[in-house]
Amino acid sequence: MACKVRLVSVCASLSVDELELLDALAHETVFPARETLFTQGQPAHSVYNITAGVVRLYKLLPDGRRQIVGFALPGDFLGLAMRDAFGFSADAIDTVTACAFSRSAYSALVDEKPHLLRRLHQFATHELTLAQEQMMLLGRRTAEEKLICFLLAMQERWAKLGKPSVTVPLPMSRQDIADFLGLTIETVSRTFTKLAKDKTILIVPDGVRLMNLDHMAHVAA
Amino acid sequence: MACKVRLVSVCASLSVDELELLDALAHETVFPARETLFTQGQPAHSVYNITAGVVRLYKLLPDGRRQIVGFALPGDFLGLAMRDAFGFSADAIDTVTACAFSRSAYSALVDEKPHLLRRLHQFATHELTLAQEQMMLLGRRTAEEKLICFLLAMQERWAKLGKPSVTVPLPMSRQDIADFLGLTIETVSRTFTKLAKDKTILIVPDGVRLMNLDHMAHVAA
DNA sequence: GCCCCGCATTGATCTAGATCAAAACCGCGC
DNA sequence: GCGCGGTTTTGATCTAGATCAATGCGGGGC
Repeated sequence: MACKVRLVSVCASLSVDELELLDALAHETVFPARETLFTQGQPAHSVYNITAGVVRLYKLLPDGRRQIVGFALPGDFLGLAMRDAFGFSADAIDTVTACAFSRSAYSALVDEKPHLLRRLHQFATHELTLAQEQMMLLGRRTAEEKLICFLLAMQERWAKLGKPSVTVPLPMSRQDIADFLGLTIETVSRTFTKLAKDKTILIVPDGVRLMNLDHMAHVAA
Repeated sequence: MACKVRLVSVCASLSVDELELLDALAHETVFPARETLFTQGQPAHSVYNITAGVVRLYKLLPDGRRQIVGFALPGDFLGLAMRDAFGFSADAIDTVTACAFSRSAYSALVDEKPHLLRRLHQFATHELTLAQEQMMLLGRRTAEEKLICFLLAMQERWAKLGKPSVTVPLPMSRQDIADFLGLTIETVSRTFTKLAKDKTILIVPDGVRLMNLDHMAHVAA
């Protein structure tokens, strides 16, 4: 299996023979842009490890209001909760490839390999920490702070994946960013233009270049 | 150990002899109202299992803005992340008793008992699911919806602890509720009065009686 | 009982961000 | 190149909830 994210992902805790077991369970799947990986409430037959592309994870209210609870990047694992149904929907923003595992086989393997469970638990608590950060952001920060924190967080995530750069790729739409930050698309757009006028950022195709990291880090506090 | 929450808490997965091991590690601590259990960033020497009382868990911004990331009730476990430092601060709202465990001893026990880790992981993913619900609430719901969701969630949590009732105890202040819901104290107060005028709720000392569950459930959707 | 003092409520006003409504942009197929 | 559909930006206006400012209230100490 030519898994590019092995070192940063759940699999990093496994030995060679354990990886072979995992290989037997995995089957790589490609999702074209805009395709749904799974829907909230749907029985979770599979769990996924993203290997390329970006996925949006979101919840919907009956009237259509949407909250994006996260963006999954390569190395991220979907299905941590190990419950019978997915707690959110997921769809591909660009072309996504993922390792899919049948949940029953996967959870049997987890039962036998405590250090795989340990790794999973580390992932879960890391996610929980991020979720609490996001609560602070959603509940108490201004629009400008929200956007700055988002850009810095995306930069850091790409950096951890071996793409450290002051130019941050943003494959998701403005609407996606709005739904992640609890804002409207218009406010996101205006805030981008304001930051660009400030020379804090430079807007480039499908992304942004961070021009004043000091100021941004200061605002993010 | 006279632990009243054993059946609902992490310990529920343990056998009698394992509980004895745990007993040896635990020491029960009482925190009077308003006292701090621990502070964000502080090295996490201990982990805690709440056995009585209510704890507020919060993050602060340098300028004093506060976001409450959760209220811990009896049975709740603080220190899931198992990282070196706490990610949030915690203080007692009323008189709180907790089982404290030294983190090193506790994590050694966890290493030896996979089903304890399993239980911990279940708790963590449950917390994560709640955190994602809270993101939806903070990012996309109106003040009235926020308050109704909060009251229903509190009712359900007390019910799971064996106190099912249409009268929901609210030991925390209005300011605490505001900082949990991403509102100001004035908005919380006004929303309470509006719901009371509606006859959706009845405000009682240190709590609220839910008078129209159907309507509330419908709003929470 | 009465006086505090900290919290909660109520009222008046303000504003960040939402909403409504055009333009401008940007591939992409023909 | 041109037209077209979707996205983004910009502009004008509105409003939910914030802020500012009293006033009310309830429980503990004396």
